[in-house]
Formats: sequence, structure tokens, C-alpha cells
Amino acid sequence: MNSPTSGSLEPRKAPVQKRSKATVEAILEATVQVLLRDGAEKLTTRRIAERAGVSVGTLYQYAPSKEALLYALVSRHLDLTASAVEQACRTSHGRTLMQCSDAFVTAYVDAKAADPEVSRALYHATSRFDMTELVDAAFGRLYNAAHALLDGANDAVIKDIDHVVFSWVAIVAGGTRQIIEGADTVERFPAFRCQLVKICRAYLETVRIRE
Amino acid sequence: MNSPTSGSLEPRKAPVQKRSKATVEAILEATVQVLLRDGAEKLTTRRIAERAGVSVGTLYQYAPSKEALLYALVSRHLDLTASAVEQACRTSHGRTLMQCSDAFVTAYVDAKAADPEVSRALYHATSRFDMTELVDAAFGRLYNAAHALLDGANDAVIKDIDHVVFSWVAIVAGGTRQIIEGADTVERFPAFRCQLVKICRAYLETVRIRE
Amino acid sequence: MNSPTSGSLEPRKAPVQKRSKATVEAILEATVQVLLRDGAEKLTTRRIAERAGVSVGTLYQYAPSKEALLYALVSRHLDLTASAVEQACRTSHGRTLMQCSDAFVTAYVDAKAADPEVSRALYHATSRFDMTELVDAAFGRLYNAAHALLDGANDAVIKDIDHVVFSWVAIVAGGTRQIIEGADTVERFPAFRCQLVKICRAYLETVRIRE
Amino acid sequence: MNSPTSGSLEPRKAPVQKRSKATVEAILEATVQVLLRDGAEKLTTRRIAERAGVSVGTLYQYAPSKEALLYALVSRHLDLTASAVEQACRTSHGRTLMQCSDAFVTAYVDAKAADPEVSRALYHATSRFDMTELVDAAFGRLYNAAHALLDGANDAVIKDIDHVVFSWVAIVAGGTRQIIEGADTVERFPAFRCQLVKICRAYLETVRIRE
DNA sequence: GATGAATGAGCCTTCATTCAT
DNA sequence: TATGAATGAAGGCTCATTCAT
Repeated sequence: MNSPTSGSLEPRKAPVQKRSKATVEAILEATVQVLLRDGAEKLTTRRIAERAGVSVGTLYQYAPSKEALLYALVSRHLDLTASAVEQACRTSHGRTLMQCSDAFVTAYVDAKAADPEVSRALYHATSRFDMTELVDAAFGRLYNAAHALLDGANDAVIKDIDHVVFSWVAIVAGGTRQIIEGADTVERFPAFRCQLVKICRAYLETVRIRE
Repeated sequence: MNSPTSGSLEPRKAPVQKRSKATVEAILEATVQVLLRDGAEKLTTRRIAERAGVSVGTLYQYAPSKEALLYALVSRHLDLTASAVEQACRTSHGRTLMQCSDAFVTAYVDAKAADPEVSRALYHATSRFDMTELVDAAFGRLYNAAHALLDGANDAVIKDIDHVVFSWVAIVAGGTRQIIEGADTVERFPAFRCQLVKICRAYLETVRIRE
Repeated sequence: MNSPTSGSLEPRKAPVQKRSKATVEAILEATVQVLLRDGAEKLTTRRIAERAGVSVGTLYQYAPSKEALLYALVSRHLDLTASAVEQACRTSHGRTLMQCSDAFVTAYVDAKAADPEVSRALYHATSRFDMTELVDAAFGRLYNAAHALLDGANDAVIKDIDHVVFSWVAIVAGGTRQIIEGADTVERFPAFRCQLVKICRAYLETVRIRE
Repeated sequence: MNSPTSGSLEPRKAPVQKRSKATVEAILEATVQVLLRDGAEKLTTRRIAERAGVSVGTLYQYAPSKEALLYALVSRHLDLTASAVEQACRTSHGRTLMQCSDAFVTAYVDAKAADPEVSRALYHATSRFDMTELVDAAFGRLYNAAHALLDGANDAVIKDIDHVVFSWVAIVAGGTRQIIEGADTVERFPAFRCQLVKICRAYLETVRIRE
């Protein structure tokens, strides 16, 4: 899932020791905090280090660059989401179309909603720093998972499956982002989740070929 | 629609004279150009002024800050979109639910797809510089338009209309953004548009109360 | 005489206006001053700007990098020296071997001794920042000039002229540098100059083939 | 030979134990290696320690600072050269002027040419970090040795001996440096050495008073 | 003694913004 | 009114040096 463009985006040293591990975690956590409180604009290495309670030097001992920090953070987050969705798809493989739909939607939404603040911060990071590759890779995984899932539904065949998958993922991911980045995230989320389930059921119902 | 955080985001002088107006236009246009060609990263006042064929000094005569430039640009873009959607909603007021759905969806999508590159650039700008208020205001308009539209459908009453509107707008706007910011915008767009129409029809169908 | 390695080492803007020209001059002069007073170690852009009485920003308006500053300075200095020597060689072309020797030696030494402080500063700069190309180019000019000069002497033919030129230039340039970088530059220089003249006469006398 | 400006430049602990001595040696050797391979630009304590196979902490146990390392290195190198020259002078004491000349020149040149790469690296180091005192001290020894040597020549008395010694040493040392720092060190060196011998003979011949 | 994680001063450079011409 | 030279705060990052383990 990694393919750095220039210069390493990999952590500089493996956090073998406990202390180090904690430091790395603190730095990543601080990055999110700063992103959240001060915005991507003010996300400076000094602020990150400060919030993490370490010096800039220490920060650079673990991350080769500011960009790499975001890269790591986003990579991890996307991986978590993709994994959760893949897992759900595997579990629901062979069930009914409606069950598949629900599984996919709730897995994705719940993954993003688990920590909406973090999700929001990383949405910011993603569009500020070019992370196209990371995002594309993650979406590739989602497409594959969704494709396999629909293919395996035990009570349906999907017409025009490629377009369906593409559009389905788009509205699930895009809709979710819309909510999370929006003004009143938390309160509205449960209702949206509920509606999104309906939307997807309704949609897939229309593109199925009953068997 | 404006409520700047600090300092005015309004143009410094009203472009009463023709020349002024042209200059303002050139500057805004240049801003988009730079955004498009060089990316948000390299969007500097010097570049903008250069591309616009004026000096930095002149630029600052018409815009109080770089941020204001983006603000104006995004504001205008969002306004265009919202207006297009409002127009479509007005036109389709009192028609069937399906007609309403199609009208809303296609109006929104087409507004964004008219110049996908510009849309993409402005998505970037939006998340780079905090423009929450602008975005929220625009969404407010969309919500209102959608609400009125559904309310006026001549063959349906919508259950739980607030949540429906909220979620509907979310997937339309979010899905569209997803596509536009994605890797292969242009090719995939028509197919997505087509599916999105289906998705919304199917959804609204399920939340209607037939009359 | 210029062949920058990476990134431009050329001045960023041509100093067309008087003010600009003065600024550029002040910056270059300041660079020498800092080099002299604080040493190459402490040659920072901030110090240079400070001493020049301008801001760092201004400094960077005229020089794309700190390295370029040194590059320009050294380039100019080497060019002055080489030009002076070439001129002297041209003037003495066709005279006696002893006259040629004297002309070359005094031209070189006097060029370097004109402002020993500056010469010293630039010796430092030269070995601190890689300016091999500049130095090599300048030496190339010296070799050529010396070669032509000896070739044109009206009362001698030189044995093994390549080696002679090479060694001759080496001791003239090297000896001069030694003195200038040494502890008591000023006092000792005249005596050295006088001896160097003798040295070179004696040497060339031994490698001549009388005609 | 040492009179540091601030802080001691002496090793922190006398390397009484064998292991210590070996460590010190490894560190110094590593310093040269890094200087040679990576250049003075990249001569960092971390790299030195790494190459020496010790930790930075250990490095600082034996050297009070990076500068001290270079100081020690240069000091040793200059001492070697000066010693070699002194030895040669002692050996040739009382011989003919020409023999004395040859002895001095070849001793110096050969000392520097023994490992031209190291010499070159240390020339760099010398002008990078202010080592005036070290260099001056070394030259003092050379002057004394040369003075005594000429004084003791069995077939000549030198006119104006102070100036002669000064200039003689200057061209020998300066010329040699010129070659070693130049582009094509190795190939040209033998020829230069040969010419330098001639130059010095010719020179001293002209300043002798035959007895 | 040895280690290497942590420190933080300080470096080079950019760029939004101002203001004298 | 237009210009663009000048400003200087601020950013990312390095590296000599220290000190708890």
C-alpha cells in the first residue's frame, strides 16, 4: 500500500523499544490533534512536536518528513477501513443481496464513524498533501471487495456490475465523507447511516436480476 | 453568505469601472489557472499576479488577501451550483417524484461536471483554506431546494422528509465529489451520472407514501 | 565560466535600477565582510543580510541561494585575476623571456594583492563550497595565457613547455595563496613578491633553450 | 602546539588502556574515511561514530567536540610533515646547497604526496575549521628547519636569508597544495615534483654568495 | 564504560503583504 | 493607480551535544 514518490516515507527507525513505541504513538496522535484543533494550515512540525511533548529533533528521529507523518497516519487509517470492509465482505459472502448490501455499508460507515474526529482530520490531510496513490489503492481494495461480494450473493445476479460497484462505492464513501466533514457530524450520523442502508438496498434491488 | 473570521474577505473596492471589473476578472481567472496548472501547493500571489498580467500591488488593490481570492472563487462556484439546482427545482416543482429526483440529481451533477477540472481545483481549495461557512451556506440552499422540491411533488408525500433530504443531498454531493476527485474523472462520469439517477429514484421510491 | 550544477546559480533579477544595483553590491560586499570577520563557518544568510542592511527576503530576491552568492563573488574575483593576467600576457607578448616572466608574476600577484582581505575571504569560500569548476576554468585561462606568453618570448624556446607552465603557475598561484592566507599577509607581501620574481626568472632561465 | 579558543581541544581522557587507544585510533581513522568518502560537508558526528563502529556517546568520551577531532587529525598530519622535513634537514645539514635544497623539497613534497587523498581532505578541513594556530606552528617549524639547513650549507652563504626562507617555504608548500587540491593530482604530481626541485635549485643558486 | 534517544539552537528558504516611487 | 522592491515571520529540517539507562 506504500509507494513513496521521492525520499523515504517510511519511519526512520523501527520502534523496537517500549519508550520509542510510545513516542511514535504520541507523535502520530499529536499530529491528529493538531490537525483537528488548528487545521491543516497550521500543521507545523513544531506544533506537532510540542503537542506530542517532544522536541522537533525527536520527531525527525521517527519520521523523515512531515509528509511522511501524514502518509503513515492516512495509510494506517485507510488500511483499517479497507480491512474492516474486506472482513465484512468475506463474512457475508454467499448471503442474500440485501444482507450483502447492509454488511458493506455498515462496515464502511462504522469504520469511518468509529472516530469521526480522526476521520475528519485525515480527510483534510488527504486533500492537502498529495496522497493519491494511497487513496487509489484503498479504493481499489474496496472495489474488489464489493465486486466479489455482489458476485457471491446467493439470490441475485447484478446487471452491469462494474458500473454498479463503482457508483455504489462512490456514494457510500462520498456520502460518508460529506457527513463527516459537515457541520453537525455526530448528531446526524446515525440517521444518515440508517438512510444509507435504505438507499443501497433500494439501489441494488433495482439492478439485480432475480434468480 | 460571507462571514470572514478576521479581516474582510470582501473585495477592497467595488469594481465600478469597467477596467476594474476586467482586472478583477483577470485575477480570479488567473487564480483558477494557477490552481489548475500548478496545484494548490504553488498557488502564490506572485504567480497569480503574473498570470493575470498585473503586479502584486495591483492584485492587492482588488483583493484584501490571497484567502479572499479563493473565497470569492469558491463562493461564486458554489453559488453557480446552488443556483442551477434551485432553478431546476423551481422548474420541476409540482411534477412527479421521479421527475423531481431526476431534475435535482442532473442539475447538481451537471453543474459540477461542466468544468470538472475547475471543480476539482476548488474542492482542493475548499479543504485547504477553511471555508466551512461558505460550504455550509451552499448546502443550506441545497437542503432548502430539495425540501421544497420533494414537498411539492404531485404524486407523493415523503416520510421523514428531513432525514431524507439530508441523506439524499449527502450522497449526491458526496458521490459527485468522489468521482471528480478520483483518478479517472472524465471517462467514468457519464456512467456514474446514470447510476446516480437510478439510485435516487430507487431511494425516493422507498420513502414515498403513495397518494 | 559558469556552469551551475543544479538549480540556477545566476542572479535572480538583473539589477537594472540604480537602487537594485546598489543593493546587489551591498549584499556581495557584506558577504565578503562576514566571510572575513566571522569566518566561513558563520557565513549565514541572516548575517549577510544584516551586514548588508537588508532583509533576508531582499537577499533572496537577488541571489537564488547562499551558494550562488559565493559563486558570483568567486567568479567575479577569478575573472578579474585571469583577465589581468591575460592582459599582461598580451602586452608582453614577443618580449624577452625575463620580461615575460616578470609580467606574468607581477600581474598575478598584484591582482591577488590588490585587496588581500577579499582574496583571503574568497580562498576560504572556495574551499568551503565546491567551486571546482570555477577554479578549474580560471586556471585553464592562466595556463593558456602562460603558455602563449612563453611561446612568444623573442629570445627563448622553452623545453618541455607543458610541465613548465603547469609548475610555474602552480608555484605562483600556490605561493601567493600561502602568503595571503598566512598570518602576516601585509607586511611580508612585498618581499615575497620580489623573491617570487627572482624565483621565476631563475627557473625559466634554466628551462630555456637560448636562441 | 595547541591553544584552543574555547573549550579544550585535547582528548578528554588519556588513552592509557589499550582498548581506549584502539578506540581513539578508530575514531580518528573513521574521521578521515568520512572526510574522504563523503566530503567535509557531510562530516557529521553520527557518521564518524558509525564508521568507527561506536556510538556517538563513546565518541564524545574520547573527543570533546567534532572540531577537536579535526584538530587532532590535522595536528598529527602537520606534525608528520614537519617531522619528516626536520629529519631530512638534520640529515642534510652541512652538505652542499643543492643537496640541501633537494632534501628539503623532496621531503616536503613526499610527505604530502604519501597519501594525497588524505592530504587533500585535511586541506579542506583546515580551511573549513579555523586552524590557523596549528598551521602557523607547523610553518614555524618549517621555517626554522629551512633556516638552519641553509645556514649550514657547506658551500654557500645565503643573502637575505629570512626572506629567502619565507619565500622558499611559501612556494614549496603553496605549490604542493595547489597540485594536491587541483583536478588531476596523481598524474601530474611526479612531473611537478621534478620541476619543483629545479625551481628551488635555480632560486637558491641566485641568492647564494659563493664561498 | 557504552549507548543512542532526546534536545533545541540555528540554518536556509519562501511568500503574503506593504509602501515609496 | 500601478508597480515591484523590500520586509520578516514562519516553516521544514539538521546535527553537535548531553545524559538517563
